[in-house]
Amino acid sequence: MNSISTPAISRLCALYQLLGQFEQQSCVSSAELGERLGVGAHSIRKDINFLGIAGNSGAGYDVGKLRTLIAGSLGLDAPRRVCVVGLGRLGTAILQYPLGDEFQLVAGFDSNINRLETIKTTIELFPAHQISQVIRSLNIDIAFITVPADHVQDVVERLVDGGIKGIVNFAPVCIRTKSKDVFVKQMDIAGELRIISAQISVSTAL
Amino acid sequence: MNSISTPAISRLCALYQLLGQFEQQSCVSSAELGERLGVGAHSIRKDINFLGIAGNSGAGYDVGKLRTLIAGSLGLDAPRRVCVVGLGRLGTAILQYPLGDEFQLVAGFDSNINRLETIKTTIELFPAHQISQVIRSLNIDIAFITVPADHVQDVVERLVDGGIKGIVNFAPVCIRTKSKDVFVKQMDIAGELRIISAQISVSTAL
DNA sequence: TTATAGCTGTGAAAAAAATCACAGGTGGTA
DNA sequence: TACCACCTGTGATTTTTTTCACAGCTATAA
Repeated sequence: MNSISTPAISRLCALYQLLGQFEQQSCVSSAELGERLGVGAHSIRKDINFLGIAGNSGAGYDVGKLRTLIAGSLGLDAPRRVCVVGLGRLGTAILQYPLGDEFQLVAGFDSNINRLETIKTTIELFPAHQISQVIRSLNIDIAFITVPADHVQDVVERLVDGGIKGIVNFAPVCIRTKSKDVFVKQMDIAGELRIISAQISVSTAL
Repeated sequence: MNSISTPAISRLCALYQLLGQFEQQSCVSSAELGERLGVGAHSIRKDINFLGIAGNSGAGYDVGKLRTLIAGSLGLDAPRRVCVVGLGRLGTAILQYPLGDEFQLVAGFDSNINRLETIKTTIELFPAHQISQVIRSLNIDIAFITVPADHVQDVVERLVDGGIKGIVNFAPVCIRTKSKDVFVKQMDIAGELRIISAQISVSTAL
């Protein structure tokens, strides 16, 4: 048996979130889950198999149990500590974004010290030069980057120095880290727009 | 020769954006492009081949020409018209986000009419019930969805009714459209956080 | 002009992922 | 209990995507 693939992890996370929308007690079939997620029922079953057996051949999956199982296997039950680097409009919007109780937003950073004073929030704010030490002292796992493109590489190095484990990057530049243990997700708004635009063009050019 | 694959389109879009950071006149090799993008040089060359021949066997690719070629093939030169549905914190942040001149942000929607009046922007704002007709009359191609989860499906139907071609969804629910010609990209902040969190857990559990 | 170093274009091979088919359980019902 | 409808688990298959290897072309310099 091979180790779990990245797309499978993504689907299981989506599944986890979907299961939260169901009644706790009910049972649900792979067919229904697949339809809701827009993937084949086969994939659902195969993905769940990576976690070990959990289904009920007669009646489908127990919603509560499956959700717990996914959470356990994927480490979703241990709440992660998160921060935001760059408190412009997008950064402050994320700072206020309701992340639920799975994630704790514990710090915000900006290089502009005046800005730190004008933002109204209960979350602790720090100047950018303290990134490394705060990441370490507050035990932060994941960072959002919402700084201008030309500051990104600098920020990344400080985050990695502080021992960050994951980065969600909203800036329109690719991130490269020395350390291979840092997981990076690109979330470039203009970039995604471009991809969709290209898909539209290519599909209509047939 | 097969038609171009979705991952190839994504990489080409990233490449297009990367090329914008180079000097217009210079030449660049697939090896360097690959490193900057974090993919193999092979992939770069193969992707470019989908567009027809553009390289210079001796010295690499001409930055300006390649960029123009990508833009032309992927329809990136015709600026798309874009709107934002849901003007909460995230929605207004996107409304003000600098999208460059490839995309024109031409409309914002919200179901709360009072909110429409308090937002300062030069972009035209409309109540949510006008979505379909405005999409059609303003010729909007792509929509951002930044409404609460329980309003998403409703919004999607109106967008599709209006003839939308692409959707970028920030809400934490999967979108399903009847029409298969609508391209959807999920950009769920909490969801991506969860995926990264899972990757961290799985990698450390080895 | 000729040699050379470096780069691209591309068919082939390998790897990864999605899809399928079906055997084998399980709950419900009479 | 016995039957039936329904659902899962999973090895096999197909499709997709990535990676590789190398022939052939181009610029540069002597």
